[in-house]
Amino acid sequence: MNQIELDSFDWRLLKALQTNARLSNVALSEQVNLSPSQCSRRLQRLEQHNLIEAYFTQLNASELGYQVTAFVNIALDKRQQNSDKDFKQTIEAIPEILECYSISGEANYWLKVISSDLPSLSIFLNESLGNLPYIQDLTSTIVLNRVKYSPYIPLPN
Amino acid sequence: MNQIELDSFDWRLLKALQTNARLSNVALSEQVNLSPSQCSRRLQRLEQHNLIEAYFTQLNASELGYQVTAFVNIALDKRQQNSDKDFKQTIEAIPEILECYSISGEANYWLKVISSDLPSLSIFLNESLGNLPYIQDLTSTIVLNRVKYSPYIPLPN
DNA sequence: CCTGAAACATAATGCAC
DNA sequence: GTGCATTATGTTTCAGG
Repeated sequence: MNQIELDSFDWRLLKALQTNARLSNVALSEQVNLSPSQCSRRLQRLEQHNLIEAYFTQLNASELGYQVTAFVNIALDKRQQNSDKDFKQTIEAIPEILECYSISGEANYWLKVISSDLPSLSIFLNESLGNLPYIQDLTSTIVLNRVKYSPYIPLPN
Repeated sequence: MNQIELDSFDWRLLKALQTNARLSNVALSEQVNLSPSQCSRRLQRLEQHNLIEAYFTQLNASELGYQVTAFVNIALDKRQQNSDKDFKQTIEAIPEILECYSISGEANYWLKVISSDLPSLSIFLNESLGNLPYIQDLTSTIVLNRVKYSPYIPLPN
């Protein structure tokens, strides 16, 4: 898409920012061995070239009352026209659905949802999702434990 | 766990930071209607109470050469001792595995992995993962399209 | 618990190289 | 394309309500 030449300084900047999005240019300059002003400029360049999609804060979900994570597989009824479009709009509007992907295989969509507890999850699955008219099949899996969460793209040196 | 009273200002701070982790205290103060100095203090308090787990930068994976995302379900061979521990160490060490959860149901673990392209994914699944001795079963699903990605915890007002 | 001002730190940019 | 110097912004402490 956008062709941009990245050098070792850029990789180091991206790496440092992946692990802490709030690093100042001074802090970055120490990690990448470049002057703060250059860090600032290069960062602007990386943002302009769309290599950085977002800076976001990961909150402690369980401290904030969301104790349960579940994965949901959904198959839509393809006979219904516009079901995909309606489905996507519905997905967007439900904040408990954090992620949604269309996938290969029998199910059409995979969702990551959070809920306060199991009873709430049950209600959510049955009412918010289960009642949608164009859903043919819905299966859910409860997350028992988070083993790894490091959404950091591997980068060269 | 940690009991901390959060008021409307705290919720607004967290909300603002979720969507942009790099907001300055001045910018935050405008969004939440509080002085910059108070934003700074409250933010420190929220961090100290562990409500904020990380500030991270989401990079454009496909621009950086990772065009393929896949989900992998893995069942471990329970007869092998210590297989869980070995497995977790292996998972941690492989950067292409971004997330891993232990889950209910037939499979033991669910993984999100990224790869440059389908041939690389195939090699990765067969060699890096498939060859582990304690794996009993491994199935993968290719992500066709990202419909929603907004890992923002729903918060009160 | 808050604001506002002062002292300090950092960011952005023009310029020389 | 980089570092340095300057000016503009931002951060944080502290006095005072």
